[in-house]
Amino acid sequence: MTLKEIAKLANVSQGTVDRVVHERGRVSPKTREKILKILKEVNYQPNIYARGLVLNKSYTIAALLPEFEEGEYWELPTVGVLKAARELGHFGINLEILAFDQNSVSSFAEQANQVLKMKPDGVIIAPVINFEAIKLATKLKELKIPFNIIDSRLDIEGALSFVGQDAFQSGKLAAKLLSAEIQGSGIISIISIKNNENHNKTLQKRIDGFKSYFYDSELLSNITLKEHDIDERSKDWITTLSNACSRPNTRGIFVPSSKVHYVARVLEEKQMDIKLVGHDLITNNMEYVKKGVIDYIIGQRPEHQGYIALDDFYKSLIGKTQVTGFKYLPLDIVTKENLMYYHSDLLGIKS
Amino acid sequence: MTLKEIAKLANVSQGTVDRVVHERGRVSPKTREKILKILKEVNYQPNIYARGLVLNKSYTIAALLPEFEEGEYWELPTVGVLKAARELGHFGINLEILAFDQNSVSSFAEQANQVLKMKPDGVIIAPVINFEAIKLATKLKELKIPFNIIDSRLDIEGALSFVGQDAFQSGKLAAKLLSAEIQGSGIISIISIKNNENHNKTLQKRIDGFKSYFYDSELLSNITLKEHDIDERSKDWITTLSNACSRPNTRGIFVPSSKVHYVARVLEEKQMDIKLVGHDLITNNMEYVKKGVIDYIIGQRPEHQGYIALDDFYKSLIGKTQVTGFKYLPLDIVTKENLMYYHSDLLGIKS
DNA sequence: TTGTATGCGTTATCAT
DNA sequence: ATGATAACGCATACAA
Repeated sequence: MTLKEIAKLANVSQGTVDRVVHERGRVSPKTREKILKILKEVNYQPNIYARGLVLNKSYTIAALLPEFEEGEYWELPTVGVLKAARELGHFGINLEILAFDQNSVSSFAEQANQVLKMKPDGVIIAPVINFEAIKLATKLKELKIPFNIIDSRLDIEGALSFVGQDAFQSGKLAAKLLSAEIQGSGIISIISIKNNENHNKTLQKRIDGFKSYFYDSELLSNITLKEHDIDERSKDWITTLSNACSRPNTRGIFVPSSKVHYVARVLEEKQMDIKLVGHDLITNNMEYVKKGVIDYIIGQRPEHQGYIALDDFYKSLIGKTQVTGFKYLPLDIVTKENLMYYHSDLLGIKS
Repeated sequence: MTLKEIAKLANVSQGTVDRVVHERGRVSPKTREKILKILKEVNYQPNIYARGLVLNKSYTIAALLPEFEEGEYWELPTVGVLKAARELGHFGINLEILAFDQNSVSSFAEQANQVLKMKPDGVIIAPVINFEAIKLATKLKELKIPFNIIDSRLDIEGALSFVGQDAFQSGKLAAKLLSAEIQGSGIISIISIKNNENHNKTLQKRIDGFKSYFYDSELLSNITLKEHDIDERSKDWITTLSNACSRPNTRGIFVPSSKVHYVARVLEEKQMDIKLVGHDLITNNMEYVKKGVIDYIIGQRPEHQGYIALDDFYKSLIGKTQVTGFKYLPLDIVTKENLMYYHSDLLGIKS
């Protein structure tokens, strides 16, 4: 049903109906009521094509994402936003990616400044550098530029949406799987591999979740947890890693990040029969899952995160629908037997 | 860049450019080349709003789906197509659901006839009644009405797309999980619960996949597989089921369908410590996963299947993009620790 | 072979 | 307070 038809039904002009639809006043209460009634009766839905045509607005969304090498974790969310950008470009959503160096606070700050300078209609923030992200978000709030947060939470109110993971729960899930694999007893090593000084909240939450699984149960009597922190920047880190893996009686290893493939390589080379659980379905990890060296990978759909982040702006700016705040994506359990379909799913993303 | 602007660049009229864009001929080769060149240079993308407005076409898609009670499996794909219909209605995609009785061949045939009568622009088929589905698909091919297949494969060429699961692989995955849970030894029961005479291909493939996991490995020496077929229509089937569960030394049970909650109830009532793996995240099953009675549910994203099935018609009919043939959705492993996020994911679907 | 004109449904502006 | 009308970009029928 079109405005014109409704106007005829109400014996008024199209303009009047339009004023009622958009609540712009300047309509007598009587006719307003009459039109409102008809609108409800016929369940008027504006034609989005006509609306899109006449408004012909286009919006620029800035995405502040970490730089990455091919095959690294942050490639995945980036692929997701790019895919969304390709689809939504037709609808007037334009994407501008600003990449920063994860290990450089100043790099983030610099790109954040760029963001402010370009006065975008929305901003997607990967809050890898927590404190700086909060500063940016605060400024955006002042400027009334909507923003949303991707990957990990940020302690700030007022974001359009958050799309990410429940890191604590994913650690807990890892613990459950590893514990079943080692049949509930033995030594488990938690190996964190880092290459900078930043405090990584996600990593820590995963470890907390992992431990909590054992503390909450009576399993701990048969399980010993050991923690290893390894710095990729030290020259003999591979040896340190190797030693950590070779600790006697180690039955299982948990790596709270995508760097689990480094551990897998050690296990494979040394042919050690240790159960291994890690995070994120990056290419390197997939290879080791396929071979059975990594027993389980926990995924959090990073491409979908990227996709949804941009799609939320589309929904909010163009669709004018209410976008709901928190979106924790499912924690996918990926193993040799179902890897193939997660792999091909990445290509489709939305679907 | 608009047609008008391009026309100006080429010193021709809008109509001429349009004829080139749509390859409708009646343009001299010379001007054609000139325009083609410009089109490529500026990477002309038609404004979808304007196009949608002027074409103002709407398409009706018929979906032939099984009837269901609340909480049953087929509710989920139905929810998915309905969700898609709500979103795509704005773009001119209308959905007509025709529900048939899964246990009645004539009911399917009758609804299939309805489908043919209404001459839809596309058909979504749930090939639960295999032979009849093939008959329908054949007729649709003759009539050149595009169709796609949802849930399980159909042995016929020419579908727009197939969206479903790899049933064999999902059985295999179930075997891997169950085998880890029972630590590689003991008796495993495979319990099929049916309520009709139809040969259920999906069930059989899952069972085949399940067995293959053991046959392919050396595990079988420590594992004994027992199969139980239970008919829900027999008056004492609950007793039969109960007996099947109570078989001595049973360490694990596999149910190749969504009816795993029946088994869970027995295990809970009798407080039996048997590991349990089944399929499909229907409400009843979720409850038992939460309680830890069902250890793993393997999901196949039925809502997404429904969503994608309709979305494929949108892409093909309106977006005029090529829709790719086979889509096996990921086999999700759902357990107590990650259930919550799969649950909430159902609400979003697309995202 | 080419150009022109009309209309799709909505928004927004300008008269009345 | 209300009505009339132009414009958005495209497809198409018709005129030249």
